[in-house]
Amino acid sequence: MLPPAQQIEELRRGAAELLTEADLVRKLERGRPLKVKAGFDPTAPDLHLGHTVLINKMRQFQQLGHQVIFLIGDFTGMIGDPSGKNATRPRLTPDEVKANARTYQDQIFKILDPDKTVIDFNSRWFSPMTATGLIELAAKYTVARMLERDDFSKRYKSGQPIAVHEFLYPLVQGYDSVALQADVELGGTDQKFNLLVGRQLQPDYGQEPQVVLTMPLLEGTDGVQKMSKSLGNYIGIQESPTEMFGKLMSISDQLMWRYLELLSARPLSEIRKLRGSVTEGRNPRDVKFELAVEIVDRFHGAGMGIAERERFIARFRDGAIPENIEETPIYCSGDTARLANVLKDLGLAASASAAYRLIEQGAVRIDGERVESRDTALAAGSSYLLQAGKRGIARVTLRKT
RNA sequence: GGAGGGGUACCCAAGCGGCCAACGGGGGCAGACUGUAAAUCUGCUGGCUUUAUGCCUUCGUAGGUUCGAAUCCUACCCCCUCCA
Repeated sequence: MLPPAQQIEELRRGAAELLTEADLVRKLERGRPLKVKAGFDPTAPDLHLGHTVLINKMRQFQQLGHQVIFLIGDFTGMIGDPSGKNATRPRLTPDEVKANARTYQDQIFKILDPDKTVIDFNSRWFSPMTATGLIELAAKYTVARMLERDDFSKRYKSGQPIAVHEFLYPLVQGYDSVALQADVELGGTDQKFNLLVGRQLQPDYGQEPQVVLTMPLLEGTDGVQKMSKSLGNYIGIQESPTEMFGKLMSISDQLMWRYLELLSARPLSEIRKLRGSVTEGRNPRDVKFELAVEIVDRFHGAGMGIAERERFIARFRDGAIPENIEETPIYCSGDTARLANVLKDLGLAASASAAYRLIEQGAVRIDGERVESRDTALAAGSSYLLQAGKRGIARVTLRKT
């Protein structure tokens, strides 16, 4: 194992807060592998790059020789997240949880080492827990301390309701650390309070308090709000290489640096060099290429990134039409079909009305020629290359039924 | 248990008998400019068709009044605040 000071230098990278560094040093000095825990929601098996910020950090711990526990909060999921808007979450059956866990594995093992990763479920210790146990747990924490949590205190002061069971959420999560005897817990900055509850709970159960390491929440492709599926500003790690590359290229230059810091495996010194080169006049787009290549390689295999970059350059810089577009047959009853309807059938427009709007806005091209008239019709028996907007593209053949 | 406030399109939010497919903002989409970036400017933003001073569906749900309702009445559902 590396000396503690070196380990800490790596572990601090990109981290928002480390509580406390002195504790971590003490734990590392013992020279034994640490138990590092991070909790995940059982309902969201579709991971995006935002999630990987945390998983990258877990991998770092692994590479330094520590034991990583990927904890699926299947029990916690039943309580519902306090910040959540609607309390009525669908309750998952054990089978669904199992299926989700498998999906998780497929995804996280693109980053984590399967041989060094333990996957656990917090229902393992909570399902057998009795009401007595739960009350004992609840007795370890005071209302006043609960109210220190930012969103609780805000809601309390402004007269918004707080359901009693919401207080249980941090306690349950904190108890996970007790059950696992965690040395370190990782989480997003939004989890800070919950992580600290674990730290405070452990001594009550005769354990040394865990170290808390929080990671910033990654902004989504809009650069403002945190990446989330519901906001539609995410890049899913299961998306196609082309999609992933395109989305990464469309982030702002400013955001690119953030992504490099939190998502790239490059050393910080190299990122600093890249920044310097842009200051000296290098096109930031080229740096973005490097980021996109790296990320696509990670999730789709070495070499895929470069291939995507070539495709991207050909398509968008040189304005070429990709060759590998599948020919889609569209059937029409008469000798012609209205362009708007064809666009709708191809999925290039949400509805015929939307298609008309696109045409009127000059967003539609047939074989490269901009369409001027909304009444344009396509002849049966012919093939066309249709483009709608920047991304929509399709090759069609009209067939008479 | 009592009193009051509110549910409008993806989100926020006007409207409070006809001029409402519904102001405005956000978001989204498109065009121009570019590096498929950002910023900026412009347009669009329920659906259908024979693109029209056209038709259909939409303002929590179900009924009712009216020539005509998101707007008035009744019942119901949901959310919030205050008092107990």
